[in-house]
Amino acid sequence: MPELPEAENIRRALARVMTGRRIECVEIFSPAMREPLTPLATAGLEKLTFTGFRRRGRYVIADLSDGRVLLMHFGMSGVVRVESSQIPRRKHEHVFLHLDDGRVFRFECTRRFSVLKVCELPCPGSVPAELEAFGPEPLTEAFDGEYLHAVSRKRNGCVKPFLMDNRVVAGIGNIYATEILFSAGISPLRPAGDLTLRECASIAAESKRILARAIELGGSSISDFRNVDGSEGKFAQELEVYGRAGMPCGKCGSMIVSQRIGGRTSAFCPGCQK
DNA sequence: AGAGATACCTGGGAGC
DNA sequence: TGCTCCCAGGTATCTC
Repeated sequence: MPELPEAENIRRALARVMTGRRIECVEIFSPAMREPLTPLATAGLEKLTFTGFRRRGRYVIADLSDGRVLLMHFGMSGVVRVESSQIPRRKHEHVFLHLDDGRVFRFECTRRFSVLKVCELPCPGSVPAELEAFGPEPLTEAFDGEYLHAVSRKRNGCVKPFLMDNRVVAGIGNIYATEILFSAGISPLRPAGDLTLRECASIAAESKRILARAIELGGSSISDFRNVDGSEGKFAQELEVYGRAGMPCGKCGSMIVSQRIGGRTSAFCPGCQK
């Protein structure tokens, strides 16, 4: 399921193969997604060129030559491919953008949680309005222990859903929040407001280390995720607690437990995480 | 304002 | 084997 490292790999791949390409025509096969796909048909995309690809959290922002953007979110089963038009359409490929080099940008989403839509920007170079309230990118200097400590004061909720809140820090989902808290040795049940500055610094540092490593390995191919070229990410092999409930912790040997926190399954090691 | 619940959707696995 | 039930996930939206 695509999180920040997966979105970053998709962004890099699309920047490599789609920058400068012109859209020739749009085909929509099944319009129902998180938001209807039908507006893409009348958005006037034909003859526009992709000028660049940015990322904000788990969203990829494709800049178009008329100043608008194509906003993409991959939900939990979104896949994009750029390949020959000769390859038959797969069952859950909902949109084709035919490009001027004869290839096709294909947007697949089995569970229909993805977003693909054209947005106006409030001003050139900015992000669509719905992304304006996002917190800092975890891989930038703005996200550090002091920031996390400051914004977590008076927050009584558990640290895990806090870390997964895009307004706190952009793009950390269930898999990486789980792994980050394990590496930082902090229980996902700890109230965010109780964290010390030192613990916040540890969370920030582990966030950067784990996300950078996952980007380097091409993401985690948990269930449905694939890269643009169809390859699988290799970070899944390095997951230490996610999906390992009932198995012994690799560090201390304690049994990894699973519990629903903030409505999400959360695995953690009671021995290592306090 | 913060926190929790819910809807959205499909495929896969468990249990009968 | 085939049926039903439940779970996975991010986000918007609702209520308290």
